[in-house]
Amino acid sequence: MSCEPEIAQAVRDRGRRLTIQRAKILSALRHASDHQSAEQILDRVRDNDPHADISLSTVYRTLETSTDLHLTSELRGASGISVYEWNDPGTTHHHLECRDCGRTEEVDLSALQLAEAEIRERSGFQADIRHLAIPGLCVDCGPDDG
Amino acid sequence: MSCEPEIAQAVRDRGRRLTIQRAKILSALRHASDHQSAEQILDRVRDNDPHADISLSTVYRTLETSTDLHLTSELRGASGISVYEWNDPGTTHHHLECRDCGRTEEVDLSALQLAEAEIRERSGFQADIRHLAIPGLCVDCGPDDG
DNA sequence: AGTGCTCCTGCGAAGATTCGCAGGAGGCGA
DNA sequence: TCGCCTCCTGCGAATCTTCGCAGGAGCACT
Repeated sequence: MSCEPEIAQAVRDRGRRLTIQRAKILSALRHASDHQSAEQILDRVRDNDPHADISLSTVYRTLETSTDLHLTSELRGASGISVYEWNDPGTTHHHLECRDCGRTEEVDLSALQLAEAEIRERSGFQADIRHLAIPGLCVDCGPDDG
Repeated sequence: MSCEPEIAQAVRDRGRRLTIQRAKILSALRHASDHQSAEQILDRVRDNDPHADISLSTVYRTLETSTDLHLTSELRGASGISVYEWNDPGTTHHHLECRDCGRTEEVDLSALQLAEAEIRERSGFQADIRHLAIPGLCVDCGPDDG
């Protein structure tokens, strides 16, 4: 697929090695329409290439690395299992997770840009607010509705 | 200790039962000076009362329940293990976690109150931004310094 | 293209957290 | 105070994630 050079570039630009495993794992996540668990990602890799023999450890390690590199994001929902998604560069969005029904929706939030500035001013900490999981109640589960 | 009636009240007010185990677990966390892992909390319970025979499952379940009830908060740091802390009612603070050295510091952030309003206006989602873990780089690990 | 230094991988085990079940106890109503 | 309903607990197993080690492979340099 045409985006694989992009992935390769992104990994190498950040001083990491591009291995077959990383390419396949990141490509699988890149082409997923929504967030995926480690196991789902491994299934996708195997669907794409039945010869691929990648261990689950490697999936976890790749996702940890690529999250450090801001290529992907990890979200740990209330379900207790972590899900991962591809970061489209330049875009930021946050996840609203309903603690009642468990569904998530996405929003862009300009107010959080202010928070970054406020944090830096106040304590010098260089916050990275690109991807937060925010708990709450969705419209359907809110108090006005039941 | 004098705050145990408070804890009892808080649990019962929310329609849950006050068991010996919950009282001891929440009291241990209430009196800890900083966040504690499930295992550390169990150790504290045993220190306070050597006769206490509480299982780790119960610690996890109690913390899950009390987090739902907003009595406590759960933070899952980069270390991969969850830590918990007591919520002082009426106060909100957020955690800045340095992805380099792993240390955390706490801040109050007025900008995040704006975010709650922005979210509700935009999507009707009733966000609950009282306790966020925000990644980034602390002053010591920032680019100006290293 | 060959070489070597590291980083990466696969495997298995360990660690952390959740789940299912059967028995026990809290709290409401009588 | 007594009884009952239900929620809660302890145990062990299952599940999810991380770790340690030995061998393999990417990439810079020649």
